[in-house]
Amino acid sequence: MAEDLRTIGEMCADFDVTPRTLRFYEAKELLAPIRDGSKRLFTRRDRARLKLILRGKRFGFSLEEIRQLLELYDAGDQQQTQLQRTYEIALQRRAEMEAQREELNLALSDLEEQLAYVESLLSGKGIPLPAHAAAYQPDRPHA
Amino acid sequence: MAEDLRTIGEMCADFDVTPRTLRFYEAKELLAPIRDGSKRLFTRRDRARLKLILRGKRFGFSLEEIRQLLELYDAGDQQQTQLQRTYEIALQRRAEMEAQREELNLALSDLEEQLAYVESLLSGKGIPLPAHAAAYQPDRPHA
DNA sequence: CGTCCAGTTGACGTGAACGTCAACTTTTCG
DNA sequence: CGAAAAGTTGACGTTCACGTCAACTGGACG
Repeated sequence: MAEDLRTIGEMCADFDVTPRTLRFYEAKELLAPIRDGSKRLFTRRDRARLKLILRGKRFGFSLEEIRQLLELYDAGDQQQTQLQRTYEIALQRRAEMEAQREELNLALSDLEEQLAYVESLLSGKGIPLPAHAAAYQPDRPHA
Repeated sequence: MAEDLRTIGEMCADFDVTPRTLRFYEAKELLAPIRDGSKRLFTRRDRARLKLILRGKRFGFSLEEIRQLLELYDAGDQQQTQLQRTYEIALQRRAEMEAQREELNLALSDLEEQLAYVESLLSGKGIPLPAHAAAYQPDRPHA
């Protein structure tokens, strides 16, 4: 099992990031590659974490937020109080993500609707603004 | 229907953003409030757009990407070629968002699993690292 | 041996997305 | 009427997430 280590170059190729990015993530304590002399060697754990980092970014999380999420995956070796704290952060994050899922579905519906509209435009039949109206619904009535 | 206009202050209260942010979005042509003298007045349309802007941000889209998406909602008054271009961008965006939905579900599963693990830790029964293993799955086997 | 090549550490630069502050002009209200 | 509140336009500052460049080091190879 000695050979599940990756050089920085291999990492960059595999994940489509630059060396700078990986070093940056290490500086921010998102990754913790081991060293062979001065060379970084990325473990299986680093790879799993990088995957989560990139995923988190796609959802608009900041690196700091992602770092806190990653802590969760290292929850094994923590004190009870810190563990409790981490747990609460995770609960909150889950709530956010579930809300986000709802929104994503909404956004996709909107987009579908607009696509249909634009398709109708492109196919000649110029329907004036029916889908438009749907996109501009009354939101909240303003207290 | 003269009174479905909002001042910048009302907008800030309703959407929890700062004036600076709204002016910034206007400068970037994401919003186009009308003017009463020098005062901005935000229309129903602006409100709908702002809602989409904030939503987009939560999914990690840049303001520029969001601007392109908003164009879709104004697709009525475009030239055929530009309309085609807009349409393709939208198709691509839809694909991205669907992929994102998949990932979000994956991420939520991971998180659920970790939550269960941390709960087991907190409730005393210290299971060593079973869920951990799940988080560190072999990803891609490295070409 | 020299010379690539991949890697390293600073250090400074950059674009995005605002924050902050100054200076000024209305609006509103007791 | 006059102060406070709300708005305006610059203009500069800041934070995040890296990009870029210089200068250096340690192996690999003909």
